[in-house]
Amino acid sequence: MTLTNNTFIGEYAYSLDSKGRVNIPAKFRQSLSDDNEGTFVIARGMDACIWVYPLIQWKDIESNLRNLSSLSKINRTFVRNTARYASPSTYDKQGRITLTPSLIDYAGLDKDVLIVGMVNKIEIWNPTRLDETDKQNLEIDPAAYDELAKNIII
Amino acid sequence: MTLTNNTFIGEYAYSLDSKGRVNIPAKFRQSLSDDNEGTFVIARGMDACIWVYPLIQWKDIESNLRNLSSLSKINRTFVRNTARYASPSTYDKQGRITLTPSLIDYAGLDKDVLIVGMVNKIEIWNPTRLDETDKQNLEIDPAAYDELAKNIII
DNA sequence: TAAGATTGTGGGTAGTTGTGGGTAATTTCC
DNA sequence: GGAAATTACCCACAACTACCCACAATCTTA
Repeated sequence: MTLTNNTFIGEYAYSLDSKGRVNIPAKFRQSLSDDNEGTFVIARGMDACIWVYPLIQWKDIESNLRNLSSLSKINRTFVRNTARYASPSTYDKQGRITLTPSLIDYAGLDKDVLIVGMVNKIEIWNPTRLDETDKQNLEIDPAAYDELAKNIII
Repeated sequence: MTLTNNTFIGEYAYSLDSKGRVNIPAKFRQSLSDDNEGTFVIARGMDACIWVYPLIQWKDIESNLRNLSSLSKINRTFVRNTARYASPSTYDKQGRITLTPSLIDYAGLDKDVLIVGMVNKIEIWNPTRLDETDKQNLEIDPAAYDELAKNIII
């Protein structure tokens, strides 16, 4: 059974090996459409985790970045912050992608990692950090949820 | 794996040798389309760094500059500042380009340099200067920045 | 339930990449 | 015009990466 293409849900506990490789869950790979050429783009997440985009998803972001004129300082800063930490990674015969040392450091990854499906992208977490983040988010503003409710039905 | 042609993302720490040569990351060279003939155009960046354009990208810029009327003072200044310090540089068999002393000086480059992919061009930084620039950019208008992020990153 | 296929994890190896330096060709300057 | 300085081209090597194979655990299927 396959869901929509390039759609990722669920949570998986895997390990990061000594060469900086993590497995991409088989279900996620199956969901990847062919035009991605087995390639993801890994980048800094807005939280303390790594974001993993299917290639074609990233190309969309890229073409938006391309249209920002470098005459404007805020544009330069934005493009730099976004592109700087991003890097393409094709999974190997065993289904693993290689993470960059810089991103491993940013996400504080150790041996155990948690892979989380975020619908259109994937997150890679240090499990401990995700717990902490969860706890902080319990104190989320109920008003913010009400605001969300206007935009989405579940 | 190949991303879009002439597209550069990621960050690389390299060194500038005694002859003023820096390596262009292998991934960047692979992304370069053949019509560039292995040639970049190096120029002053708007920040304290060197901008490196693929040749065909630069030709685009040139034709835009050509359309700026010299009747306007700001146009004249802009064209002059852009064209004046630009120079083509073809990478050698080892994948390095040679920087001009004037640009090395402008960017304050020392032995350690940081190469940053900026999607349609490449930046070469003194790592210390980039850190400083990052810090200054924290004072950028957060609302405007979020607005950019909201429209571009999914 | 048993056999086969798939999946996650570890490690070895050959090829690639980054870096330094040498030499010949070219340019500059007196 | 010839010496000095600069530039372009070549080779060498260490470090790293991509690719390959192996194997155990899990899931699938007959």
